[in-house]
Amino acid sequence: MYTSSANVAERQAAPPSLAISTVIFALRPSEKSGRPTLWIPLVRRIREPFKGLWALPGGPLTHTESLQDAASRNLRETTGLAPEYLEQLYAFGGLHRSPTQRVVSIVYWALVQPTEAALADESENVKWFRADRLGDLAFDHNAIVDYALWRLRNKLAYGSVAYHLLGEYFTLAQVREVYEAVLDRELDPANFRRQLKSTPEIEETGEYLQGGKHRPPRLYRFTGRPGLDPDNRSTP
Amino acid sequence: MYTSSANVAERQAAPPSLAISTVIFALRPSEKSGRPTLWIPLVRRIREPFKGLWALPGGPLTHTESLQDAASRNLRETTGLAPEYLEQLYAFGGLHRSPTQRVVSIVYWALVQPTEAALADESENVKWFRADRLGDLAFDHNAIVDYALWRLRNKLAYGSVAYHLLGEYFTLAQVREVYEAVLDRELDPANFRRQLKSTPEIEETGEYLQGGKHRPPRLYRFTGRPGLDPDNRSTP
DNA sequence: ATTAGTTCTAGTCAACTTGACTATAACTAA
DNA sequence: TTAGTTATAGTCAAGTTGACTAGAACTAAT
Repeated sequence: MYTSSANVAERQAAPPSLAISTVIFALRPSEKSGRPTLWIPLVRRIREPFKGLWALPGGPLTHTESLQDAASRNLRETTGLAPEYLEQLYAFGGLHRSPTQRVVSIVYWALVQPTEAALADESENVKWFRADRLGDLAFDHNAIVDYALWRLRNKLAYGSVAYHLLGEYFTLAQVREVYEAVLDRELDPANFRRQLKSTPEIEETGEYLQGGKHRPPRLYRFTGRPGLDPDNRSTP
Repeated sequence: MYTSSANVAERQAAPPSLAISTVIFALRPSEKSGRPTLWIPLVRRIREPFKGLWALPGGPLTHTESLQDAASRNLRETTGLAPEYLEQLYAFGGLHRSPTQRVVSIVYWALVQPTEAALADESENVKWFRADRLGDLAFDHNAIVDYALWRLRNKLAYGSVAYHLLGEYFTLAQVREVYEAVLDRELDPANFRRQLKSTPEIEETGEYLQGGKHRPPRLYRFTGRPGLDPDNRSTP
C-alpha cells in the first residue's frame, strides 16, 4: 500500500509512510595500522528508488512493537546482531527524501561489541564499510550518518558510551583507542588515564591482559548504566 | 480515518497514525515574587479520549510541509505564536499511548520571547500553566513535558538557548534570572557575570536599561546562531 | 643473563576555571 | 544628604587540564 504505483491523488490522501532505520557502529581493526576504526553495516537496495546503491538497514513499523523494538528487530534481521546500546537519533521527515513517496524515517543508532560484530552476517547485499569511506548512499542517508557520527562524538565526550563498543573487560588503553578512533585525534595516555581513574563507574578488576609484547595492563569493568532517554527511563 | 470507530482488524491493518505536538516554553513573571518563571500553553481536549483534560498542542502532519513546518504551523494555529527557537525533541511511539489507536507523535519544543508570549491567544480551550504545576495531562504528555524540561535544562547549561527566551536586548541579570528560573536554584551574580563576559557571542551595546530603582545595567545583545540539528544545518 | 624496546603507571608543574567572597560604583527614593 | 539597591570589578583558594618526566614491568633479541 501507498507504493509508487498509486496515483498522485491517492498519494496526497494517504498518510506519510513511516519507516525505522538504524545506524550501527562497531569497531574493527584497520587493515593498515591494526588500530580500531569505526565501521557501519549497509544493505544494498534491490528495488527502485536508488536500486543498487547502499543504504541504512531499515523497514516498516509493525503494530505490535514499539519504535525501539522495531529498530532492534530490524537490526537483528539484517545483520544478525544484538545491540549493546540503542538510542533514538532523530525523525527525518523532509518532503523530498524519497522521490516516489513521502516517507518519515525514525532513525536509531546502535553500538555493538566487537565480539558480536565479528559474527555479523555478511553477504552479497549486506556489507560493512569504514564510517569515513561510505561513498554515495541512497536517499539522505549520508546526512543521517553524518549526524549519527556527530552524536556519537558528542556522547563520547560527555558520557558513558565508549564502553558499549568494547567487551566486558577492557584496558584503559583500549578505551583511549576508542576515543582516538571516534574523535580522530591522539590523546595523552597519562592524562586520559587520570581522567578515567577519577570516574567512579569504572572499576578495577584483579586481572591483567596477558599476551602483549610489554607490561601487561590491568583490566577494568564498566559498572554504569546507559542514559535517560524516554525509552529507557524505566530501567532501574 | 483510522478513528476509534474502526474495528480491530482495520486498526491492525492501518499504518500507525502520525501526529506532531509541541512543548512551548515562555517566561512570565510569577504572580507572587514577580520573578520570571516557566510557562507552557496547553489545549483542552474536546473529544475522547481524555475529553476535558489538558494536552499539548498538536495535530496531524500534512503532505506539503516538513516536520518542522508542521510544528511551526501548529504552534501558530493554537497559540498565535511564532517561535524564536524550535527543535525536535523526540519521537514517542509506545504501543499504548492512546487507548483508541496506535499513534506515533513526533514532538518539538519551542521557546518564545516574552513580548510574543504576552500577545498569545488565550481562551476557554487554550490556557497557559506554570511548567511546575501542570496537573494530570492527557495521554503520556506529563512524561513528554518532563523530558522537554530535562532537555531545556541541559541545553541551557551548555549552550546558547537562554537568549531565545529573552528579547533582543537584555541585561546580564535578566539572563541570570532565566537560568535561575529554569534550573531552580540561585546563582552568584558576580561569577555568572564573569562567565557570560567571557562568551564571545554576547555583545555589549552602548545602551543601559533605565527605570530601575538602582544603578542602570548595561544592555547586551546575543549574536550567536542556534544549534546544528539536521533540520537547521543549512542555516548559514 | 643482559640489554633494548615497549607500554603501563605514577607523579610534577603551570595555566586555566570555578565557587565563595569583598569592595566599590552608580543609580533611586526618602 | 543619606540609605537602599543593584551593577560591576577584583581577590583567593580549590579543583581541573595539558604538557611533560620518570620509573615499573613485561617481551624479544643479543
